[in-house]
Amino acid sequence: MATLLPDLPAPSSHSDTPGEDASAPLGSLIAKSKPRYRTATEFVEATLRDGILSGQIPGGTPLRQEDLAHQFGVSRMPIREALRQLEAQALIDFTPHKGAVVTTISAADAADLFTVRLALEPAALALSLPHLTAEDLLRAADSIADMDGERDLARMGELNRRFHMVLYSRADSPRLLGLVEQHMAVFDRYLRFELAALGWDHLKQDDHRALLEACHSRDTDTAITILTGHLRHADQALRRFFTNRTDRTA
Amino acid sequence: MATLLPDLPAPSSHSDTPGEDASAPLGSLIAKSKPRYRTATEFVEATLRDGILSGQIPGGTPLRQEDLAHQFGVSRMPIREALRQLEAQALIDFTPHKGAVVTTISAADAADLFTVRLALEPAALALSLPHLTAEDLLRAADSIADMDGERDLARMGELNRRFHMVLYSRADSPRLLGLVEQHMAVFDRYLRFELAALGWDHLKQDDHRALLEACHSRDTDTAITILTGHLRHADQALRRFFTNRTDRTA
DNA sequence: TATTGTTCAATTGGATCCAATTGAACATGT
DNA sequence: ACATGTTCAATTGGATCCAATTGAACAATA
Repeated sequence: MATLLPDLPAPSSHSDTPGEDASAPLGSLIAKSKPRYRTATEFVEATLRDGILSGQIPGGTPLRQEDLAHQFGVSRMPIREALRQLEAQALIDFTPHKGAVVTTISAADAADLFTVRLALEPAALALSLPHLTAEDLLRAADSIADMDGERDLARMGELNRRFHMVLYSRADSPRLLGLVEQHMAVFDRYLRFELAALGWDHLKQDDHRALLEACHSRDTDTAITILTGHLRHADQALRRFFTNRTDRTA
Repeated sequence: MATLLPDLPAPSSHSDTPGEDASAPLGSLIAKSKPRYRTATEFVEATLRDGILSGQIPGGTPLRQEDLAHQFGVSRMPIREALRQLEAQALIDFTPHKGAVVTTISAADAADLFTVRLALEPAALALSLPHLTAEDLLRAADSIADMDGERDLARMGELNRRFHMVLYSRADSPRLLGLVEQHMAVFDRYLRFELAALGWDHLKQDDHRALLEACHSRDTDTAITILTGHLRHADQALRRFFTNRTDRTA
């Protein structure tokens, strides 16, 4: 049965922005005492999604319902519901009577993803920048600082996402922010390739600091220019990396 | 049980771009002879989605699984799978143990939607325009012509979508095109309000013709300017319309 | 040999059953 | 009257069963 889930950690909550809802006095305690998932479907969906995005479940992997049911210790029903949601997120291909297969990543898809990010993120930044608060900029700076010396891939992706999302967060457009977050998460599938292409350390922290500085001085045009160049640079690095490989897919 | 589905027409295939795959000799015949949906889940999902987007199932409607199962003549299982997919498309809100409710539309959400469209569609147009063929422009012109005198709301939305999608279709970015199509479809929920605000006839055909002309002469900057103004104009008209109503939601 | 038909195990699609949760109505105590 | 338990019908979550489909191996025929 080829143990598909080596031992996936409990999926990161993906939304632990501490100090966000300080309105509830003992909210954090309750949050810890309560089980994280209220339904098996939620748990399966989050676990599989994290597994796919982190690369632990590579593209092309067939997801056999009965196998998953065994590994999760549930019946096939919550599996099926979870697979439907992953299908709607374009993380798996679902064919009637044939089953689900994890979508493959490729150089073409990476370029596609950057096309979308280049459409979404500058727009979000432009809308958000005028309304960023001092605390926002501090939190962004913290995220950058935490990235220095971080060697864990998943946490690196998380910190990078957080930095960008803080800068976008004041854009008053839930739909836009949702799309941005979703596509940044999908990009995690390419993160290890990007790190292999760009190297771990000086990755793009220069861009990050310059971007933060532009936000400080409320210079929207400069900020967008930096962000656009930032994304294009990663795009081109990834493109070069892929063209130097024989197996263009994963 | 309040018959929720007055008698929804068979969901429009949403992808009938005739002459697209003329590679297969008898492909069209086969496509007609084969049943349109290979699984009950597909049918339920498409029907409910069309019902929501067309406004026949208004926002706030609770979707009771057993009721739907009866009305569709199936068990609750395909209903549940379909609801999961609709949830992932943000067309319904799903709360554990409480059930599904159709998301409400509102002035704020309309503005949100335009924010996304303004980020996506100009980008798609810019990428696609250089690669548009003569046939593409003819098909776009046909769509415009068909819109003249069309008085059916659903078909009007369909034709409008087709016109825009043809212009975007040569953008080599499946993800971007998918997002554009999805959000144009969601906008159908606001179409009747837009028509009420702008009037049926001279709606925005001027913009359409000017946009087509700019595409003819490969003038990307002008085309984007027209498209952006086109979207902003609709946005503002809808905004005014909503602020003149007491009930801001539907 | 190449093609077509057939069988059959593996897998998914759908139906039905039972358990768990919710919320509203009601009851109880202060 | 108010707050707090308590019961119970409605509804969803999950498990198990059976039917339908697929595809691969095999058999039959020209």
